[in-house]
Amino acid sequence: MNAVALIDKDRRTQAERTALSDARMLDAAVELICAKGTIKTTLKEVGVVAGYSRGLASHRFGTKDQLFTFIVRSVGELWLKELSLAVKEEVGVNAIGAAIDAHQAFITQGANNIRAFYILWFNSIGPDRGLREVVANIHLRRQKDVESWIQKGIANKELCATIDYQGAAQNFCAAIIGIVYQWLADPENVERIKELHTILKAQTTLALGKTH
Amino acid sequence: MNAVALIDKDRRTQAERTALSDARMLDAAVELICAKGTIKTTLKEVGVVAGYSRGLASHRFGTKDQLFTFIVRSVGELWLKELSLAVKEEVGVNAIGAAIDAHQAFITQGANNIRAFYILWFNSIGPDRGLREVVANIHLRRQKDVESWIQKGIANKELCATIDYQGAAQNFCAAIIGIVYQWLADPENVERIKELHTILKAQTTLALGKTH
DNA sequence: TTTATTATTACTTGTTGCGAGCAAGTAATA
DNA sequence: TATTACTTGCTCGCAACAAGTAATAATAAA
Repeated sequence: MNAVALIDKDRRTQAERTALSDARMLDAAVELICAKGTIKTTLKEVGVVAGYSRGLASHRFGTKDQLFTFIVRSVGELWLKELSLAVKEEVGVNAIGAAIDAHQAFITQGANNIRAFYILWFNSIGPDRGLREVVANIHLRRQKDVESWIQKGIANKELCATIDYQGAAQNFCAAIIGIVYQWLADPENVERIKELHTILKAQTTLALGKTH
Repeated sequence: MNAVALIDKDRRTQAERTALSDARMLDAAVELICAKGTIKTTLKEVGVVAGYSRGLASHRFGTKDQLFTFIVRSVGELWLKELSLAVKEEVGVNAIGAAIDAHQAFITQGANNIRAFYILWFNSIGPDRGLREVVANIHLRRQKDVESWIQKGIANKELCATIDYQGAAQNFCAAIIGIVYQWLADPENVERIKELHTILKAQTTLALGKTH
């Protein structure tokens, strides 16, 4: 049973109660982060906006950092699902192309949770926070995915075996982050974001140099 | 007279006093940001570590945000000077190549102020903070610089006139940000950072497609 | 030119309000 | 009645500001 279906019930299991409050607080936190940023977002307000007491977010998540970690994990999992759905069984350049298309769709659809996700992503940079590790982990998983697409493309004879697949994957992931930065810095300019994705696709195709 | 020369004096002008305390607090803030991150860095500690009272940083800068703005401005100006020194009169692909080399040198030399600068840069993302505007402004100046290098390369007949110089500049700046992200996420891996710069140089050269 | 006097600027200390984080409570479900 | 979900009460630390003290500067009398 999903969170929406729980709203109308007047009696819920304990598991349902936490699932509902988690979902509501996640929503509230996402809205607050998009509206006021991570610094001005308070645990107190997250609880209250979600319809609970001032103390619940503190009690549930412990610290602000852990709340943010929860958000990044939740949205991160969502994204990875969408991604594998989009890429399916593709390999090599086609997989990367599909991933770029999915990423573009994902960020231009403009849902606040994606925005909050990337705001937290960038804010995690620096020595503070356990959030850093979670983000680093997602970033690494992305990179490994890209590496495996390239490797499978090589196995397929579609791509040249001499390719530095690790370097190419790192470069690709760096470029994605750069594009996301541009998007967050200037969210209105949707056309440019699309264009940057297109350029990246062309560059990656060129760099991987299909053998046929 | 520079800040270092002021340290031994037992009588300073008011201007010299503020210059010295500014410099000392900037140093302290940079160290603290690199050591503990922006969140755990307190105005109180910045003042004390700099050798003043707990209240001076608050009094001088007003808010944490304005202290951070001061740091980004200071280091940002430094970087722009280094950059114009490195690029000199170059145009087109050569200018971009020189800028990439300078950037690589700048970040791999590992000074804490650059690190703090980029930590603040990424932390500025999101709706909060006046810092956001300062960073956006520096980012834009970078982009305009790159655009003008390309345009001069076109005027020179070195580059093809049909190039989308704005798109190319945005793509380039996005890529730089992506590389910086990788650096901050994994600062130890200096070789990879160098490699990413090299790849970017090659890709940009390719994308701009010299006419001769 | 020196030195006393006042004005200005740099810095410090006192204080308030607010949020994080924790402990001890109440209310819901099992 | 036992367990789990949630709330309320509380403490501590920091940001932010106000009101203080200490340094330099400007003026003027000697």
